Amino acid sequence: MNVAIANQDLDSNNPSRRQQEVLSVVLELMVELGDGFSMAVVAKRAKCSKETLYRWFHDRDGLLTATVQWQAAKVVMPKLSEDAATLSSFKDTLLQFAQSWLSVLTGEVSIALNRLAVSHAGNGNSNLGQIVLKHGPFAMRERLVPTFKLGREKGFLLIDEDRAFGLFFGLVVRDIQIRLLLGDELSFSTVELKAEAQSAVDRFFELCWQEEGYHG
Amino acid sequence: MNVAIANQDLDSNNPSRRQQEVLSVVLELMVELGDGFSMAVVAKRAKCSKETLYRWFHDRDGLLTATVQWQAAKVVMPKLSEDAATLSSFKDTLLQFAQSWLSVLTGEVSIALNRLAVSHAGNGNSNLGQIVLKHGPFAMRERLVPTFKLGREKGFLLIDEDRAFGLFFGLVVRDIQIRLLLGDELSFSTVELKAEAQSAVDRFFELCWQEEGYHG
DNA sequence: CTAGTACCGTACCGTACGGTACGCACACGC
DNA sequence: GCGTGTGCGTACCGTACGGTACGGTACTAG
Repeated sequence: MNVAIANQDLDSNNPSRRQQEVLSVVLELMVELGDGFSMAVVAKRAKCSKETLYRWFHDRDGLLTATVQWQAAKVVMPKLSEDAATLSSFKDTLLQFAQSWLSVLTGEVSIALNRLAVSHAGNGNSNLGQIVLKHGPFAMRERLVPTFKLGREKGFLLIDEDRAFGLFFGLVVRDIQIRLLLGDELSFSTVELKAEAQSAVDRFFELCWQEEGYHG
Repeated sequence: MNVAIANQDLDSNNPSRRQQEVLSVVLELMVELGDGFSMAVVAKRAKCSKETLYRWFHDRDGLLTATVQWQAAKVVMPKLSEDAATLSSFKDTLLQFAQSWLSVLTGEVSIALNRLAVSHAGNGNSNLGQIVLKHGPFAMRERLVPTFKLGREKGFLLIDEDRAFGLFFGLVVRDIQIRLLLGDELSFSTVELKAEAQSAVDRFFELCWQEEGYHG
């Protein structure tokens, strides 16, 4: 009604309300059927026409890409305290991180998205793999590295940031993600999840952190 | 020519010479194209007829399953020394393990297989996921647990075997596998790979191993 | 009012692919 | 020789699905 509804046919990163409804339907279908759904069932379940789908998203791959991007953008990374300069604040920050990470990873949406991305990375005819990579592990790294850097400057952290990230990732994720992706039934209560995170963080600190910075 | 060539149409786990040729072609195609190849191109490249494929493997899923099983069975796990009762022999055993594991994981065949298994685990219409799970992480666990058990009985290992496995897995694999599956370009020289394995093992021992068993 | 637009529903088209059928060649046992 | 069986090559069938076209409806602008 106002200035401009300006309905873009495909303004890649600004899906309209209606378009988001479609995307969430696609997400549902991904969770249910993996890659095995047709444009027709998307249209039917989203109560729109195939023609609209093609106008908005150009082709099937465009629809999948839009869905993955939209969802990936929704994942909120925990905010890390800027002043994390004491041992306990570092621990707290990393614990928050580990917890939220685990809870995302074990969610069915994440599993579905990663499966899709992995299989498309194999077919080569799509860059879903790159997108998930960017919004998953790489985004994680980008968020964590500053914390590690700070820790290193303060003399707490004993190894370089990159290695620290790899180590942290391994300690937190272990074989959980690959097992879930391969279809292992595996579920965590909130409590177990927190315990997992806690244990990972403890081990991380045990391995490469010293209580006192080496120059105060 | 002798007792019985006994050509089984589909003796699931005993592919004939010729059948293995077909399976290796399928493996090639998986590496090249992921899941995106047709029965026709398999037949063409293997120089056999589609009809033969269907007689031998019943349907496409049967062909894929046979291929995955055949390949999975070929993966040789490192033998662990039965008498690994000293610190250095434990270290050595685990190092062998870590190295061979990493080299398998980073191989293109393993990547292709895991991608396929992951995507089929999402579609639900196949148990490739279970097969890979069984021959991958689970087989690994089965091979390692006895070693850990021994270590615990001797008083070296401080945590239970299951946790030890998860920890070891995380330390060795980190984010390497998921990144490869998602299509990240990533390669290791033999030297780097050994260094990775060494560092993982060192950390593992640092975390949950004590030099002297607590009862000799 | 008319023109334009966005959308739904559905019919339609082309093609790729899973699976089958048929013809032919070669090998074996009798 | 002849039947039988195995396998190659290819033609064929049915269908599912990606993508397009078109008619109809509602809403907006002028």
